[in-house]
Amino acid sequence: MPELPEVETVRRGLQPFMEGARFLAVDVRRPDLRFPFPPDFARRLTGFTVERLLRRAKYLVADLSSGESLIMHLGMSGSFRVLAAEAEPVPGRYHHPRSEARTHDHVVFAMSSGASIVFNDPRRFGFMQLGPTAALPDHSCMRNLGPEPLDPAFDAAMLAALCRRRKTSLKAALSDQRVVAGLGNIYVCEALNRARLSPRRKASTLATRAGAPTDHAQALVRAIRTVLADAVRAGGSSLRDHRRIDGALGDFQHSFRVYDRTGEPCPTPRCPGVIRRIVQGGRSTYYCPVCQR
DNA sequence: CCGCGGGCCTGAGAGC
DNA sequence: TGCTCTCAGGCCCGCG
Repeated sequence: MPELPEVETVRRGLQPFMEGARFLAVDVRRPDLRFPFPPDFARRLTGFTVERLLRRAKYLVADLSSGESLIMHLGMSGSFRVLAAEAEPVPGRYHHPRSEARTHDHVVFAMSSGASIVFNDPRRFGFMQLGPTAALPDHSCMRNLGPEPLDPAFDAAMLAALCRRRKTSLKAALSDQRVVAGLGNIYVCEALNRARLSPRRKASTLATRAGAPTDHAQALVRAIRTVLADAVRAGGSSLRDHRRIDGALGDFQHSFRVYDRTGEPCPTPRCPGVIRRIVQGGRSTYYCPVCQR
């Protein structure tokens, strides 16, 4: 659901309505999301400008003119939509018109850009936090995150070093945000298929005894990069909840090679395999037992 | 320190 | 048709 490509799609959608705009009003309609809202949440946003809207892992981060940053997480089912963008914003006019309210609309930002930005989250696994921008890397949300997979610094040597001493499977290692930031169940399965590596393979086999990256690490880095970049280009994957800001669906679900394709032929050229589903760490894993080794 | 599994939460879909 | 059950998965936490 919202993994790196979906969050990046949301970021790009929100950016024109948030960057350079001030919070005119903040309405928390339901404060009991995954974590309680910070004290004085609305007061600490209202009147301040969003200087930049960034993404780190699966988090959206809005750097504010107050010196604080707003950290937003979509959880499993969170989405944003923009209402009533008008050329000439009038303070106080953007409070989430009743006629447009939907179930599970939990937070509304009225921005000076004229946009009302609505956060909707049926399952309430999402959350919002505030913290000093300067101390963001030390924030509990950010502290333990591994490298950004689309950052050029993320390479085979780095991945091998992070996996070297892990006794767990590749599936579990790649799902761990301390190893790579932003992958979830879908893109882990997809990257492993593209790299032709079994999800059950030991993560430590990405490094030699001495710690150097193996060819498998190289293949996996390439596969992760490719699948994420392709998915961002497609506007993410829409299974159930993910939507672009304008409500349009993402397209990448049509490019899944293994995810939720149990029993279908493996799409790898000339591979006679059939996609199989197994459970690892209580989660479904989809892979081809023939070409993924 | 590490890995595993349970819990949080709601809606969709299956099966009776 | 309507009920109940299972499953979906990001992330935290407690246990061994």
